[in-house]
Amino acid sequence: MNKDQSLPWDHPRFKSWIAVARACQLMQSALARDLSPLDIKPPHLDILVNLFRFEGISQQELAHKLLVGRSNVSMTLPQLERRGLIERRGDKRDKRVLRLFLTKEGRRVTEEGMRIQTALINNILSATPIEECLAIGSNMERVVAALQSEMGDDQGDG
Amino acid sequence: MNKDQSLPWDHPRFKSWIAVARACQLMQSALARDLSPLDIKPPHLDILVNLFRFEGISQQELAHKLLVGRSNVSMTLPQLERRGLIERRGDKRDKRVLRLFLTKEGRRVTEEGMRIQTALINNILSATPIEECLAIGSNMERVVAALQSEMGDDQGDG
DNA sequence: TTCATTATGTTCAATGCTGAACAATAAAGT
DNA sequence: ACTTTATTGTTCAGCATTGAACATAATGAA
Repeated sequence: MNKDQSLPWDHPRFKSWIAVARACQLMQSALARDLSPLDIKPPHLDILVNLFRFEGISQQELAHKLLVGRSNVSMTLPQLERRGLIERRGDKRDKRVLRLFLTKEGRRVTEEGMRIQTALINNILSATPIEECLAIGSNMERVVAALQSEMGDDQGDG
Repeated sequence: MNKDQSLPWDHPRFKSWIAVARACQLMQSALARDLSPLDIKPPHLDILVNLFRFEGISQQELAHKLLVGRSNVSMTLPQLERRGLIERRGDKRDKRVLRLFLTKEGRRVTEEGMRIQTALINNILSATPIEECLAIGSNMERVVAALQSEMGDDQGDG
């Protein structure tokens, strides 16, 4: 007789979540592999995609969207800038903030990277029907919201 | 007119997967926070739980289960060993392998850590019905299998 | 104005993870 | 037996991420 009656890995939510975490881990590795021809890594693509969607975003806002610290963004961006993929322009109204833009080359790399990522996701999730994907997505969005409100949304930091 | 017709973030599988990734990221942070009273981090708990389930496992096998490199395990274990949570005993048959065991204290910390993690997961996923969790879990297990077979399962490494 | 508080971005030490090179041991081929 | 190949764990340099301390700029209060 177990004193706990049921061990965590027999618990449905626990077990499912472990699978989610492992899937993410592996997906990240696979993406890194598929992205290597572009000579960028998943975190770089994450940044580029957000600049693509939200042109002129600030570093702060970017860090918030990526769920990483400002220092992370602050140290990663110069790499992309040196490679000519992004530009940082100071905001005229507020001299503290730097607004971020993709260069032409950056846009090209971003589009190619998104193509690669989409292909990978489609491939790996091909056995999961669209409706199920949508259900998973909306559940995960709820999870994100729950975690953000639970952790003090104010700080965006990981 | 977009030349792509649909941008990735309007693509259902893409969008859903991004939510999955963000949820994992946040869950990891939340777990780290909840685990801090025990003075261990999520990767440590991951190790401890696997030793709990698979007593006498080798470092190689542990790395494979965790989807991390052998060097990672090799550098993390001594920390847990110094804290008296685990023991490493050389295998008599094969002098290369070290077999891993929880100490009494390690078992206590593991049980408490699992309680904390289960509570967090239950809390965050409380709005997601069990059947949906199970569906997500089985889909994610399929994803893990697909990625492992796609990447050459032989190396287990991240 | 002047002083305190807040917000943005940067720097740095510490930590974690990886991949490659390595030493020791085992297994397989000759 | 001897040699080669494979496996296990370790070490190390490189890179990513964090959190704290910091400098600069904006905001608000006195």
